[in-house]
Amino acid sequence: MEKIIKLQRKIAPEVVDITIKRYNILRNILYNQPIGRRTLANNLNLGERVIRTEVNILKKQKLLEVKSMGMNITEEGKVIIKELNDFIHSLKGLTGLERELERKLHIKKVIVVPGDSDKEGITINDVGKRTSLYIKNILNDNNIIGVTGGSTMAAVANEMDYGNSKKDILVLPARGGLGINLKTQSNNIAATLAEKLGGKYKLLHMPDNIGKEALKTLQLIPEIRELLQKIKEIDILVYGIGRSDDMAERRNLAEDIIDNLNKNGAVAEAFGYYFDRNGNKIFESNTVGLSLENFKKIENVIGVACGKRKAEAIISICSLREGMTLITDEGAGKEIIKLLK
Amino acid sequence: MEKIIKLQRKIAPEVVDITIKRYNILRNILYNQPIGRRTLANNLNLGERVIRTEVNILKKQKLLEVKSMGMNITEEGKVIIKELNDFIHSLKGLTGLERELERKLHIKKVIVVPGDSDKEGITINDVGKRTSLYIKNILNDNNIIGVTGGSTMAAVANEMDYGNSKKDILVLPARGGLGINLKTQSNNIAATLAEKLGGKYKLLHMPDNIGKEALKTLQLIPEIRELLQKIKEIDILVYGIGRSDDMAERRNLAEDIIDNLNKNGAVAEAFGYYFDRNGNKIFESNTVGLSLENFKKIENVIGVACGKRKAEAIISICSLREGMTLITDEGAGKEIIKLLK
DNA sequence: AACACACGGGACAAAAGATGTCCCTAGAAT
DNA sequence: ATTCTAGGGACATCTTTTGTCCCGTGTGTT
Repeated sequence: MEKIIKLQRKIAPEVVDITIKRYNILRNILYNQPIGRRTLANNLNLGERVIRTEVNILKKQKLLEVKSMGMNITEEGKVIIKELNDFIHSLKGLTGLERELERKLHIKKVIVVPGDSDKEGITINDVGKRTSLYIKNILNDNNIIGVTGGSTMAAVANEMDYGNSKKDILVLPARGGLGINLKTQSNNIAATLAEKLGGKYKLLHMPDNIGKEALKTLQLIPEIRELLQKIKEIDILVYGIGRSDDMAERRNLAEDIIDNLNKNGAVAEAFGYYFDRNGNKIFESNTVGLSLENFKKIENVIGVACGKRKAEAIISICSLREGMTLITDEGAGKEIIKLLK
Repeated sequence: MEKIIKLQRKIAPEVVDITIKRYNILRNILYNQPIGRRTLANNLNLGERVIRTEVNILKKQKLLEVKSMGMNITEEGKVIIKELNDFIHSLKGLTGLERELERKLHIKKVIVVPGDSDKEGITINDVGKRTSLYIKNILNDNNIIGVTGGSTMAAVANEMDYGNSKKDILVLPARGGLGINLKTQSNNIAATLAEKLGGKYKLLHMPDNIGKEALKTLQLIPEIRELLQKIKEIDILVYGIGRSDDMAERRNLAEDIIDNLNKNGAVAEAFGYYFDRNGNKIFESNTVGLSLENFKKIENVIGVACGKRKAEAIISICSLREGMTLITDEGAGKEIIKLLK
């Protein structure tokens, strides 16, 4: 495969652009179907007329259908899109990018999905899909999976397929709940994931920004104590990586705390901790669950983050431990390389 | 490989044309270098300006160099052309064509080389090259190779590489000499081939259109008798397939014989015999060497012919025996399919 | 040494193709 | 019934591709 792509690149370099453009169009239609020309043109930042000529070609190839309601991908088109995944991956040279990131970030494994979530919203779905596949691959009987919240993690749960051959899976939220959006809360994600994997789950009902005293009281409740104990036994941790400024805002942190974060150069957030560029802990949310020491001992640690904006945060988090896996997108991946040059 | 090509064809059908066009340009330059724009444009039946844009792209890709003397393929370009061979083969779906021809012609093996010798002169070189490779592959120690004359067979000898691991190879002209052009005489071809394969050769000096009496006298000469005996022991026969009208003209056959050929529907010629469409013998040259009965007993029989015009002749010859191998070009191959529909 | 010749590159008009823009009618949703 | 958004048609505009001619130059020949 790599050889053919090398050949194609040499003798007909335009091919790469054409193929990627069409792939993006197809994929975008698939995720939003039925969709009209103009909406699609907006999504992809292409002219309406451009879309039209491309769509005509793809229609002729029977990869999509045009109805009065909008455009739909045909069954054949779906198959082609699926088969194109690997091809696009190679075409964009993402395998090389992955190896380079592994070297520069000093971590075990990096998976890069084509696209940039900041530019095209659907990329986050691909990242979720890829992560869910990866989880399934490393899963074993009796594993305890820890998950965090966030929109990326929600995509992971969303994209997970039903069914799984492994037994007695337990999914836990790694830290106390946060945020307003129900869909992106770790409790919700844990439940969805457990359901799809045919396993069990437990919930951790714990508000953000709780006082220290109240925290201690809560920890005395038997169910919570038990859950906190289980969290220490997590085998596979899947967590979203966030920008510290985004998270501070979303969590409505107090002015003085935000000032403190800024003063100390915080760039990243993960499972309730804030870190500077070099992975030094700057601040910790007042909530319970997975501790930093705990994090460093978990066998399988999978960080998920996508979008160019997250590059710096990813660099920070990856310096926390060597054995981790990073699943990200092309936009973030390329930006990381740029920053580390 | 086939899968990637299928994908490419679906999502970006233009790619096939672009790639083939560039490949043809590269190959044509390689065979004729140094060559100028205008000559090249003529060779390929493309506009001068088209060549120019394509050449610019290929120049940018460092596949060719432009000097005041004309254009040259770079070392990298040569490598790419070589690697492209298989790719183009698949791209044009020639593997499928080969299998189809095997079925329709009822013969053991068909090899189809891209291009049409009638349109592009260089294709005959590719056919020669491919045939020479095939010969090398099936060659064994102590083999006796029989060859005929003709421009296609000359290309085979020309394109054969030097060096060969097999011992005691003997190359013989299969039939008495013919024609005026020294380069395309079977004697010459046998000698060239033997030299390149590190083997020995014998020559058969025998004029065309000799009287029957004179023929008998000649056969009594010891060297000739010995050679005729050896011809019966040929292990591998490589022979050109011709159109009966072409050959009649080239051999300057008498009017009445030509009339006879026409009357009986002769279409093909091979090793001095003329056949109608169904492979029935119509006429036999007055010369010595390989007989038709002999031909049917030889283990490896390789017919070589290229160009759309030869399609009917090929069909005729292929009906002579089942176990033969045909090496031809795309032009002839596609025409054969058309005729047999 | 002088010549004719074929080379690449520049220039430019003509043709073809891609793109932006707007309007229209049909069908879905409300 | 109405409103909204869909695809398709039409057309001007811009870009790219293509055909054509010329020019200076280096090459091979005489």
